[in-house]
Amino acid sequence: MTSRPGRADALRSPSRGRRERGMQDKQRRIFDAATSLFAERGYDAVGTQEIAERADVAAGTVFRYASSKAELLLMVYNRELRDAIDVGTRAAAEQADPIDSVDVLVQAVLASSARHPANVVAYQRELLFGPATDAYRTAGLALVGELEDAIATRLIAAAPVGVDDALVRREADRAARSAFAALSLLLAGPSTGAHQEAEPTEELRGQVAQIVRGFLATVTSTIERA
Amino acid sequence: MTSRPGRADALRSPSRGRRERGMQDKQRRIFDAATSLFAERGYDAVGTQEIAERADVAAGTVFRYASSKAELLLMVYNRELRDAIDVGTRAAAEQADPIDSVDVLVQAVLASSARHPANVVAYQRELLFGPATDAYRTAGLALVGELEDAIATRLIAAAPVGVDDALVRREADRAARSAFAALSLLLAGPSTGAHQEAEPTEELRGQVAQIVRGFLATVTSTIERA
DNA sequence: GCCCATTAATGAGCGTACTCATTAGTGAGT
DNA sequence: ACTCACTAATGAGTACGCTCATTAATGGGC
Repeated sequence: MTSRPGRADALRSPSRGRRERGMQDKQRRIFDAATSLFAERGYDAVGTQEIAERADVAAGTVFRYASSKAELLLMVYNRELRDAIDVGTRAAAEQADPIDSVDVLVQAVLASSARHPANVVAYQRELLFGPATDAYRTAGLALVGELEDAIATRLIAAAPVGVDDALVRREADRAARSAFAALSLLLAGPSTGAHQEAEPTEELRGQVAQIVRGFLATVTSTIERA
Repeated sequence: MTSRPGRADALRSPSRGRRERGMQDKQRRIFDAATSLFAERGYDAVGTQEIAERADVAAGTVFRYASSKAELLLMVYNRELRDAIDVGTRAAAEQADPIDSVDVLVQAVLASSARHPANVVAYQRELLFGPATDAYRTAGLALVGELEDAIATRLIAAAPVGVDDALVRREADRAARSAFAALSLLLAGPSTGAHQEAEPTEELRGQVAQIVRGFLATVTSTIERA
């Protein structure tokens, strides 16, 4: 417990050389193995043993780089979400109408589920319901926070002038959370009722339109009272 | 495959007597065992073996009455959701304002998570992400459909006259799904970002208020165009 | 070049949800 | 009362994610 100067501290020196490189390499191999296997056969059908074999490490080693199989999934798909948010944010900036703006943003994320729907459903599940301490889950939630911030930013830009900033911010954050919630349940797939929307894109746009109008109505109504 | 009259058909006669009664009894014992154990120690900490023991059946028998441990949870908590919806629907009918009406409805469901939050989180997870073929999950989704219908009904009642009924219905259903989505993510717990709302009740009301206003704004705007 | 504290890696073992071949029980037909 | 087709029940077995005591590798101090 007491920190005396010694060998342990020396290990934290700038060049840890071969050791660190070896670990980075294993990390990459495990990431690649998980990525390719999930893509080829789907999350459920892939075993951690298999991932270990393809990464050329022992079965137990996998769990030194990801605390669970679910964390492997989060590790892999966080990257997809990152890309989708970046693409969506850029596209959103080009839309003048706030409904269009928020819509293109969330549609970018929805579109990212096209390639491997089942994996994205599992990703959603683990992101929303995984253990609170998991590292990659935390990173994924940070991305969700970014997405919500991006949505809120677009909404704030569309709010009329002369409204209390704090109120606008609070309501924008709220609307952003609603929008993400709507997106989430759509990504979840055959979730609510016997709907199973034939066209989730349309449904999402419809929900976004309502939420944005609700935000505008809420912040606008306070002008009249002031 | 070919259906010839024979002994098998006779088994479907009205009084199957002792056999059927024995099964109903086991069903009840398993339900009670699962209910009490989940309440006492939480879903994660309870083993299916334990449930079998308390129900006084063999380990494998449990899986003849519920196809998985998750189905046991859905079986148990579907009843809670049923009650919450009933209570909420009655309370909603007494509210004149549509925001209040939808709010009390969803708050009733939110409140049902007070006793065993972790179990309700797990219930949400299985409800949204469980296997599509599971019987109790299907029943739970039907309850969600009921909840959404109840919300939509309140919204339709609040819509101005003179708007196309089909449009109102469609937008009401949409708003109901958004409201359920918001509720879901709130029930999911520490989900989105580093928020962890101190007061989920307030947050839910805020989101509902926006969604309802968005619905009203959407259906109202079409009057002007007509 | 050797020592050895420290940490990475290993893989056999474990716990638990779930399966399935076997056994027991039921009740309609005679 | 006996038969026997059928299904409910059983519990040892299986699959798989994950653990952890043990072993291997690393690199700073001397």
